[in-house]
Amino acid sequence: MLFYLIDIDYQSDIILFGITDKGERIKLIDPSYIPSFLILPVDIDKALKEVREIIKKKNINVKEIKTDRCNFYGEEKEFIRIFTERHQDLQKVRDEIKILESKRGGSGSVIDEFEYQISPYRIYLAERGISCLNWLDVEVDGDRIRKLKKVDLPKPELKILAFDMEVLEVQRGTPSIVMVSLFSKDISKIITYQEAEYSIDTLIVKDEKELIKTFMDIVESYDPDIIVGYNTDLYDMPILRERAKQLKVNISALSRDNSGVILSKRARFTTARLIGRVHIDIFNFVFNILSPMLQSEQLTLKNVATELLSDTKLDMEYEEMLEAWDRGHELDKFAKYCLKDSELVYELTKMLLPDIEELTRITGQSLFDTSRMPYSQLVEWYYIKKAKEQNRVIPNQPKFDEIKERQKITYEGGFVKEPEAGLHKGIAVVDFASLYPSIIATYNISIDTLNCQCCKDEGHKIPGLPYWFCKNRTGFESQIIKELLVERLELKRQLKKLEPATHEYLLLDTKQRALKTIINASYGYYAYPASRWYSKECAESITSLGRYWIKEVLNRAEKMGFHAIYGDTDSAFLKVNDKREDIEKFIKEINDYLPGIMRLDLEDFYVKGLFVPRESGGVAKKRYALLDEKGRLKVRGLEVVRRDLSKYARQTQQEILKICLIDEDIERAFKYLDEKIKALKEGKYELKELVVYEQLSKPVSEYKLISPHVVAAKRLLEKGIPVGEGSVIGYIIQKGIGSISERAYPLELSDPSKIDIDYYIENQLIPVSMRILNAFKKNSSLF
DNA sequence: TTCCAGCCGTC
DNA sequence: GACGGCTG
Repeated sequence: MLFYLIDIDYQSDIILFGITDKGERIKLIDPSYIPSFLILPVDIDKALKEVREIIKKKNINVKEIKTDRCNFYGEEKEFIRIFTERHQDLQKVRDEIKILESKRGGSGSVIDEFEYQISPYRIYLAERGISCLNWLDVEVDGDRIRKLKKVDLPKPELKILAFDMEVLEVQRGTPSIVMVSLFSKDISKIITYQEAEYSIDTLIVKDEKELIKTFMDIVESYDPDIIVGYNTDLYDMPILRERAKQLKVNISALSRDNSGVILSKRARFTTARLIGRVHIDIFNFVFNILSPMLQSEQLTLKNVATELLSDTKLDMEYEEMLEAWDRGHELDKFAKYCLKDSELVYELTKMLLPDIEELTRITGQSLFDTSRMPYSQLVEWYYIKKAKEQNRVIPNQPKFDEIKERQKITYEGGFVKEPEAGLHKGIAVVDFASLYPSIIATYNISIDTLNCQCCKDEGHKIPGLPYWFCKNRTGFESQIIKELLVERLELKRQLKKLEPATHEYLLLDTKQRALKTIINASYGYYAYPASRWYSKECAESITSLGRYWIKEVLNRAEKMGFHAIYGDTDSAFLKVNDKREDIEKFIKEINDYLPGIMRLDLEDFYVKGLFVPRESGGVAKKRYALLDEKGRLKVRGLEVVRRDLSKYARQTQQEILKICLIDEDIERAFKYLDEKIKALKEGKYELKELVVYEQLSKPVSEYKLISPHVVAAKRLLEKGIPVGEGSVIGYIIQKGIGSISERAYPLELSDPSKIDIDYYIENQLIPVSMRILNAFKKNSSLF
């Protein structure tokens, strides 16, 4: 039988949920999985004896004890593998065994234990080399799997259902679900319990209880594979569960195993699982993976949809909804608003799901988990999958104290050359293709090749550090990263031959993007304190080689007559005037000289580039503007691209940059600034143009320094509006007494008539504008 | 548990 | 000095 795996769970056996090639949604059990963990002994015979004794003495339920040869950081070692009936028993057995550890008693027979703390279905997937969204060829006996094999077939269409709930405090203190919208390929519907003239498909039911019931009926009959929402882990699902409990409604239909919504609360976040289906909270993927690429000040559905879909929410304030519901008017508008949210979530999912699916296949994990993974986890699970392929032991996660220790250790990073202030003309920007990953691959950087015994004097030496890397044996991480780089290069080569926007093109493009995601996080994962494959030595070796090579490029460029204006980590800004062919020649020469798979590329040519003075003297690094040949401005680091400045100030700076770079008319730039100041004084602005956004990086109470956004956050808390760690606070500065901070008000509670225009002029408009204009001081007659 | 260091500007 | 947000 052919079976497309969608979700997986463990309840004393591994349970697989999926679709058959006939389109049936079924569940299968794989009884072949037996939980186990590894013991690394000092002396195998002694350890075996002592382990057996302990197990016997403590009367622990162990299924089997055997020896197992595994690769441990590059070396074959004899381990003891202990099997238990149930996964829960692993931890118990391990707790007894750890008494034998030599580090505790001194004469113990055991060094350490491994793989006793990994979730069973995750380790099952890694061991079997399969993942969700794989087709499996399965031999079954009833619903029990006897044999299973991965096969390559085109993916089936999954049924995706997007939903959104509107929750109002109809009675004070008790939030009620007043409306639910559902959107899919075949459904576009509202469920609510107030009669009105609705212009969209609306199911009007008796009350909230009936609303939830009807919602469940639709889920049951449509039977979606994926249920998706925005911020549903933290908001919709917990509320739905709570209301269902209070109103005594059965919501078990949400899952495919009658368990309903399973909320897992961890230190800082909550997930809502619907076993057998896949609940995707698309906000997670946007937050974890996409956010570095997005411009939005806050990752609200409204902003993200605007940015990615060029479509947005309908306008309706909470008060307006409350009023609509209370008075029973404008309910059609309310319903449309609610439905639009589901539609946006659905469209967003259509756009992002292929990437999440690809990451699921690469990491070899479940769709539910992968859709919530941050970069570190993506790398980690990919490494775990590869470790299992090579019969390597998976390193343990560091304990809390170890993480704390690791956090204290710092090391040197990339090299940044101080630029020359002012306007430069005729710039070529060259940069390394994936600098750090290509160093990992080229220099065989890996934990198991660091300072190896076999090449003490002839290994890859690291400049300025007492480290070398093996030249005889390929390291684990290094091999993986090299394979990923090579595979991505091959995909890119194939893409060049394909017509963009074709099905084939999009498929390969998604794949290469997923590879890039993993590749780019590989260096950071080495230095990430909670990493299983942690190595500060590897991380600092990588950055050391990076510094060596970018300096080499800058020096060689100078020797060939290209003035090096600026450089940051993996890029060099070279003055070429119009000798373009020479740059091609330079890049070719460097590339002939570069070792392994390291490669320098031409990023682009720029007509002009501006570097500005630093407030504290010298020239600012990481803050510049470039003008390309199509007349487009590329701004980095300057206020234009920062959310902690008002849009009004940012737009003013952008315009001044344009005038200065394109027209080189400093006088007009000053005039423009005057106009903007005047306009502000005359009230020619919108409130939202004056909002400053800043994030709370910890709970409000823990701040030593009381800055504007903390004051604004406190004001929100006073009003009972929940904000905390991670919240992005949008605030404005009002007139009055006290410091700037003391006059910061959250947008929601601000009084537009009290805006402190002088603050915006003196602390925002003038500084950001003068920062640009000061770069022209020397050659301007105005000074 | 949620990826790194370098860097700048503000309060 | 604390803090946030940016670059690569």
